[in-house]
Amino acid sequence: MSELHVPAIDTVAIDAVLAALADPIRLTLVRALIAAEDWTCGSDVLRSTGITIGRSTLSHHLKVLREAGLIQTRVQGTRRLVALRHDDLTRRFPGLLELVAPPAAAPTEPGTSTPTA
Amino acid sequence: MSELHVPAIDTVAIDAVLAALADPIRLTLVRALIAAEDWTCGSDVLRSTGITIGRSTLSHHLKVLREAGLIQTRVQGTRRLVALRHDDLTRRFPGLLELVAPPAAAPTEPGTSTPTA
DNA sequence: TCAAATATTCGATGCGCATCGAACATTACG
DNA sequence: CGTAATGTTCGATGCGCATCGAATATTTGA
Repeated sequence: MSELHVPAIDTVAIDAVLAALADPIRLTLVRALIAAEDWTCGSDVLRSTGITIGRSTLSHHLKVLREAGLIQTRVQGTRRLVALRHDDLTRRFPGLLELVAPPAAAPTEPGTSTPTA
Repeated sequence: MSELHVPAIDTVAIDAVLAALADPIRLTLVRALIAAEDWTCGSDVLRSTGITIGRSTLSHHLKVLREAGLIQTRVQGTRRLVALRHDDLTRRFPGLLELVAPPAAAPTEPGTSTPTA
């Protein structure tokens, strides 16, 4: 079991983070990971969003997010477990995760509307 | 004198804001406007950044920023004065401006590292 | 009314990026 | 060792977007 390389959080620029979050699919993935709050299988977090894309495309987006410093990846058997770098991001960019967090983040109210533009 | 139309701040989605800030030139313009803190001539704020692009390109970027809810424009004679929607943005997206603010914006502490990639 | 200054709009162009499918890699399990 | 499962890499493709130049407003001032 090993960890895929990620940039040190101090070397991560907000410019790269914003560029990574510009893509709607990557933004959705990050939001799902914020909600997950723990290691998750990459393809599972994709399925949880309802988005349907090819495996290679998902792999590409996860790579972009990893190299942008947003997520980390752990190899477990034939699977890849991904997780948001929650602590690192909160320390380096306070307020960032709250900013991109799901707009209707009401855990006790699943029926709320999601005014995502 | 008139004001160009801007979207109501409540209708602005963070998704659109992030997409607008993904472009390096637009990000630079926003940072210059944060530093300006007041109405500024569009071409002046461009010159202050040192970026050299055509007039039409600048006009395009300002339009994107305006429609994304980040700036507002006032017509004064043959000029266009632009300003960041500072209060609106702070109210709707707390922490956003601090996040994208110039990395080395420490007036009293010039010794901090500037990890701009 | 004409000319100058400033900015927008329009059409075209080129590049970057998201996407896909196929081939390859890695690990688990029989 | 061979097969299945998962994921990455590679090459190609298509679209969106940033960019530019020319043409077009709009306002000012002589």
